[in-house]
Amino acid sequence: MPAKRKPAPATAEHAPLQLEHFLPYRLSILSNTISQAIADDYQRRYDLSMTEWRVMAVLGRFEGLSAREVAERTAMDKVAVSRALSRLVEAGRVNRDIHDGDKRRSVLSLTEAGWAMHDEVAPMARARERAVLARLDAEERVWLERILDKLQAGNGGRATANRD
Amino acid sequence: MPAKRKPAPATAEHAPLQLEHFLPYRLSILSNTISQAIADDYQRRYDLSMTEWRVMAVLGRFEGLSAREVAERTAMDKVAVSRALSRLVEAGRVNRDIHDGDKRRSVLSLTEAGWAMHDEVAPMARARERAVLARLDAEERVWLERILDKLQAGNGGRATANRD
DNA sequence: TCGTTATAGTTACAAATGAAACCAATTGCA
DNA sequence: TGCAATTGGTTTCATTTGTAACTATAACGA
Repeated sequence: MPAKRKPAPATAEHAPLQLEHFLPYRLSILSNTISQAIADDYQRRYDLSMTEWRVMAVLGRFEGLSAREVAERTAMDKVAVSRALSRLVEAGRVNRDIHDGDKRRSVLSLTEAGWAMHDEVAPMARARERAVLARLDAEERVWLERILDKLQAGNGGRATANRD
Repeated sequence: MPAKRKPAPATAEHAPLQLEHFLPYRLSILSNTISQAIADDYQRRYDLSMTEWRVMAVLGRFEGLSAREVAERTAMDKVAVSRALSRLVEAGRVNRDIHDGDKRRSVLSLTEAGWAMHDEVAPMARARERAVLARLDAEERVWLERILDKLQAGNGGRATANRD
């Protein structure tokens, strides 16, 4: 019995998938690896989940969003956003006010503590992104950008993101 | 109050992330969208989870793997594999035998029913992949291949896949 | 202006996932 | 040999996540 046994392919007529060359699989691995690396930077240190960070990131970019708008921008569903927000508000990282003309809507923003954390985590995330892109040369980066644009254009509307 | 309110960027000094241009985020959305589309093809129809399908896919490609080898090839952790296998064996889709020289190891293969299902699902997955790649021209596909190779090369070994 | 329908958000419950402890068989080595 | 360390795999428990139902407010139409 050899040490690194590579079992022979199954019977020919079945045409099995070769996961290692299957685009959806490769994307999944790559995406999860990167997202997890970023998450590792802050999860324990700040007791912050990925969903929570994602919410904070959009609130850093756009102040005064409602929960639903946060859900749209993060591609999370509203329940996930609700849960993330209740933890963030609890932890004093996000302010939740009520919309003037509509008592159902919340008006969300980062607190001072929230901003402080944001300003530490955002650079770490950016650094990870740079580390990934550093594996590509300038030409490849341009193509990647273009390819992602085209691939995303095809997705009707349905989309969810789990990690970042 | 305009219909499609786009809140103004937060104060300048904070340098928030622009998720819509942030590579990890874009990859996450894209990957989850594609994986979910594939999963939608079989989840309800066959009462098959994504992890279960992933296990079946590698067993379709390599017969006689042990559970640990399946875990390696699917980038799932061994607990997830164990759970998927117990359901698959239960459902009569996978045979679990015991290795001759090592009573701890299992020797896994698809049953006839397992193969039948495999032969229906694999083409659907491939069709989805084709649909995605169809959005690119030949040159872009070549670059994508190359870029994925380089990006994946950078990942030490740690990697997990959730969806496919 | 009343009743229906739609929207924002939360709650409750079930299913999926992750981490650690665990069992059994095997290996390594004194 | 014999016993500690390792490996393959499962079980258990806590946490996370997804889905559906629910509350409250607002919008719409007769």
